Amino acid sequence: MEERSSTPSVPHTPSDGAASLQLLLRPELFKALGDSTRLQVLMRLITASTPQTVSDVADCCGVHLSGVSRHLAALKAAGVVTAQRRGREVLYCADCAAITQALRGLADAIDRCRASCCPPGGEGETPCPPNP
Amino acid sequence: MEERSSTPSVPHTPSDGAASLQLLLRPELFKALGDSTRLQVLMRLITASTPQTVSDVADCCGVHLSGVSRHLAALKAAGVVTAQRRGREVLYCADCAAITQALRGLADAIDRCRASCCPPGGEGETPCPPNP
DNA sequence: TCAATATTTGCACGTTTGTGCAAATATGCT
DNA sequence: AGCATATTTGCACAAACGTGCAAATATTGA
Repeated sequence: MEERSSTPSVPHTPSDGAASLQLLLRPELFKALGDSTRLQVLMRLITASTPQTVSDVADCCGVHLSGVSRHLAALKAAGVVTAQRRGREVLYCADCAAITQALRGLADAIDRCRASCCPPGGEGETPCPPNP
Repeated sequence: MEERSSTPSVPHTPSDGAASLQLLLRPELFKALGDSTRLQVLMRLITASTPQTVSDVADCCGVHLSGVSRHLAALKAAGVVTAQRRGREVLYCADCAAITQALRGLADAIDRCRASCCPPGGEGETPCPPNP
């Protein structure tokens, strides 16, 4: 078995592929991104070059201000958005680094898990057929 | 109401960075991954070195067989799982390549979008504070 | 054709979730 | 303090979702 010492996206890498994947495969992040309005909100924050207030975000999507506030809170709880109060408004920003890191970290974990679960010296076996 | 005329917070003309991100930021994939049972099912398929029947998967998670069948159908509809009938059983496999490609593609799109939205020659501006 | 095994689907039920409205809270300004 | 602006929160409600059970469908074997 080979030890992986290349540069993965996740800083700390447990040796067991399945165990580390288990830690990353949590529904919270996906739940947060699994709503179209919330994705619209996130899209706005990603494309904006400056922090956005709740009212700013509410202008772009056709939902009530209170709903946007809840969506932003959900995104913040999921760790994909940061918030900072400035005066009476709250500035929200997309934490793009956290998002991309989570996505790539998960992809890397799947690759590692696959490498450790399935023997790399692939015998002629074809476990999975291509998409129909 | 302040009118920010100098630097529009969000570009109304979506450069291809934002446009391609828009195409990838769809809730379907995240909806499929946003349930703990479904992630458990997917985890089983990823870690398994051979295709799994519905009954196989149902053994690992404490959910009724019919529920597992529905979850597998949802994962298949989301494009993260493939299915193939063999006799009277149906073999399910995780489409790891599709999953990792989707995750990395999304991360790349976010990076591209960020690079095109925010000027790379960053002025001293700090749009987003670090996490609290 | 009939029986056995494997999976899917129709139905009902309880829970979660997204939403709007109104009230409450937070902050700044005069 | 009082008022205006910005955001959050309690409440109610409809829609979506996950689940189990039972019936239906698919496929193989006798």
